Amino acid sequence: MSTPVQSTLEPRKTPLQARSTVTVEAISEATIQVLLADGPARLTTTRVAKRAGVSVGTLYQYYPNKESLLFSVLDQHLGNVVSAVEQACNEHHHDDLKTMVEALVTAFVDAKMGRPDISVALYSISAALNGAALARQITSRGQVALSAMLKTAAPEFQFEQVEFTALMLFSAMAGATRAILEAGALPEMVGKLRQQLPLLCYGYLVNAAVRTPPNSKS
Amino acid sequence: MSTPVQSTLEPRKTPLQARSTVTVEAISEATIQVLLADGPARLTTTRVAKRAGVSVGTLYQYYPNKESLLFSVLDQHLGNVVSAVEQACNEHHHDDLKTMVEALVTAFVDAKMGRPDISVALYSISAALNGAALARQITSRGQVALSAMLKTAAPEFQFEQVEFTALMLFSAMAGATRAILEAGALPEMVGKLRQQLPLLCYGYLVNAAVRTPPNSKS
Amino acid sequence: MSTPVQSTLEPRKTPLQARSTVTVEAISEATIQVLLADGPARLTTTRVAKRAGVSVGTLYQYYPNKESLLFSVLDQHLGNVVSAVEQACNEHHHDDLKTMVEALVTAFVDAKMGRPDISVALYSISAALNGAALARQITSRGQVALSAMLKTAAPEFQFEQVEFTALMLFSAMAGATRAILEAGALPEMVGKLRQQLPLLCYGYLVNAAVRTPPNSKS
Amino acid sequence: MSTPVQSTLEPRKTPLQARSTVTVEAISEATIQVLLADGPARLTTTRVAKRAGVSVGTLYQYYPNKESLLFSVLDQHLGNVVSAVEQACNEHHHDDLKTMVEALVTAFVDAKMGRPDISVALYSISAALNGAALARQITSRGQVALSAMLKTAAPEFQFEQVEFTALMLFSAMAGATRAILEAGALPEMVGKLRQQLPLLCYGYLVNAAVRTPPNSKS
DNA sequence: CATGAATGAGGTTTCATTCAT
DNA sequence: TATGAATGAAACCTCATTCAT
Repeated sequence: MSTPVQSTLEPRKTPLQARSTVTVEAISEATIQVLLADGPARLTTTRVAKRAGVSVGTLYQYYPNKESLLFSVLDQHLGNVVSAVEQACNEHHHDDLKTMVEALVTAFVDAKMGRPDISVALYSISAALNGAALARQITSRGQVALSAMLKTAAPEFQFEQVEFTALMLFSAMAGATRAILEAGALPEMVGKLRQQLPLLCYGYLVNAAVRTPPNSKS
Repeated sequence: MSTPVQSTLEPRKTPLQARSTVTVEAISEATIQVLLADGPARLTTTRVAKRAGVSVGTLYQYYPNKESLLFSVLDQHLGNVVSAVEQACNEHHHDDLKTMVEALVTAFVDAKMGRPDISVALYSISAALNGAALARQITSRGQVALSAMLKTAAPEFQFEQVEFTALMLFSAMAGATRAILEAGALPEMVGKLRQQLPLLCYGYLVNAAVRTPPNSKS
Repeated sequence: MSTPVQSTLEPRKTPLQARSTVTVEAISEATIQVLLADGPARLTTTRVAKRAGVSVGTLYQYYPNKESLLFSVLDQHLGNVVSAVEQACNEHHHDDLKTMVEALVTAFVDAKMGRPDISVALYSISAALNGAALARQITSRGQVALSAMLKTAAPEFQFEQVEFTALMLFSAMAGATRAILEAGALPEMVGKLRQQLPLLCYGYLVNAAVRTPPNSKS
Repeated sequence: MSTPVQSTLEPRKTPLQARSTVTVEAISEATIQVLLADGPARLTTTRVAKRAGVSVGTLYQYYPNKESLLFSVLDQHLGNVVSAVEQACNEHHHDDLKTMVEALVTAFVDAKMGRPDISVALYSISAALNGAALARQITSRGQVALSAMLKTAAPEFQFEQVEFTALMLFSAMAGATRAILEAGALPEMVGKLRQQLPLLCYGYLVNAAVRTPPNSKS
């Protein structure tokens, strides 16, 4: 998905064979399971391996160390999320602002809520990993895609500093979503989130848009 | 500040003598220092004690375990932040919506940016602590104070579900602020944040307000 | 041997491979060695591991904690002793009372004196372990076996409360043996013990037997 | 009471003043309490001091170290017991064997059962203290007193090796009593003990007595 | 390739003991 | 004399990682 920051964090071998893929997948999923069941403090490589139904040794065949395992899991998830955002943005260039916002929110929330358990579990990982680095990277991708889309909005919705506006939008959206996720991601709450998030985004953009003095008389 | 969740997390003894107070303060500060200097993975009780200029034993006289130390530090900081928010909210009941938002944002950002290093450092703690519990607690306080204030806003700014609106507002604000903090809290960025956050909040509220049919006469 | 009382005390993994068995055996023996050489206060898991020629980690692969290690060693020894007693009892049902006593004493003393060093070493363990629980369990087994045997003795050697009589017998025997062991288990003393213990036991039983009024007039 | 083995174990100062005596008494009693309430593993000097209502510092004014505290408590108790036995023996020289035994048992059981909680608590201490040393010492005093008494018994109750006989008697009695104590010292059990112990002792002595060919005319 | 026993550095925590107040 | 905060050695235990099988 997204580019790893350090080379040590890269998975040791790219699984080419079918069996390997299954194994890697199992380990990845087991990581989430353990995280959710036992918490970040109890997340040990041995436990993950056991839950995945393989031996520790096998785990270390695919990941050079624990950090890389965590990184990989986090990267995959965040990568999915931004990819969804990127796609939504790309598909709505030159669209109506409201439509843009609608698409953005839907893509983001769908991606995050597809497996809310994963999303929640990963919050606890990113800290240990100085996830900030990765988060910044991801955020940056979102920012770029968003900016690009916003630049194609109607002339009365242009911004002095699109990049910053995009960052605000993306991080505010992430913040609100996180709160709902950490509160348990109850369907009712998620529903409200889907309904309110566009209001938040749209409201902000309208307010932040450069007041082009509707001067242009001619 | 806020009430600890578990009894095991409560400080072991309340420092009554002057000497003790100093010691506890030093330990608390040292925790932040170590966190910033060495990262969460290197945050060991021994290291904290050393940095605080006391022995490990002393640390354990005041905190029953490492978790309680982290909890205490986190609790103190988050407590400060919500307290600031609460005060701002209480002081602006019945005010103009724009003023309310302005006050809210200023209080929040001021509190968070007073010691940006601390704010950043603590993000990494809360994960290890299943800080979600504490975070929810804190968020909840913010939500209550915000709701109370919003209820006193002008009639055209009333909301179908104030509580949820408050939660959205608070968590969006927190999300945006977090992004800036994790990006390094550069003064320039912080400036922009202070300027844009009100737009975000105000824009959302205006949009989320119940469309009171403008007194449909006729 | 006998059933552990608490699950925490149970060994962590049953050694299946040959290597493991050797390791576990070595740890068990090392525990005794350290106990004898350094005393109970110096009995640390690190020291035991070192003496066993393995790393601490290995020790903890087989015992979840220090207590379980001690428990296991104690259990094994006491189990051996009662087993010997049980066998002796079972083999002498319906025998002459004197023979019964002789067999009982021999079995018990043989078992205890087989490795007097171990016996002595373990006295100091049982206290730390609230060995009372285990001791009661063991004593109980002895009591049962003894009672069963005594019930098959000649009619003039029947008892009002066999169970209690058995307990007295067993614990008196244990007490006398312990005194000799703690005095150094000098061969001379042990010899005397073997000679006097039957007198103690037989004398008691004869005295405690229900005085069947030799009514049988003629 | 009895003479301490090592000089370091002696109480630091002999309490002459009333206040001190009270303090020392309180500490002594607190030791038992803590032992019973929290077990030997939780017996810390701080805890004992707190329970006694004094500060740790004060405890260390009366005992140079923890060991000496434990020693003192144990010594006092065991001293009481042997003293009772000694007195009983001294008072029954030249008496009937049955009376001797009766007196011995009564004195011993009374002393042990006066505060069964203490008796039980102390079993766990003696191990930590290499109580064997003290136990031997105490046993030895009992042995001496007992031997002396037995020598004054009727001619048909003389023994080849009184000392050993006395040791057997004393330790068997101690063993049986211990079993009852560790089983909870239920009044019913204690009653049976008082009734059966004389049978045990008397039976043994009768059996162990030198069979003086009762004729040896001329 | 897979296994899982072994490793051991290092983290957390306790507690006997001291000493300034 | 009493206090109790401070000390720090040392104990227990974990867990990422390796490597012989």
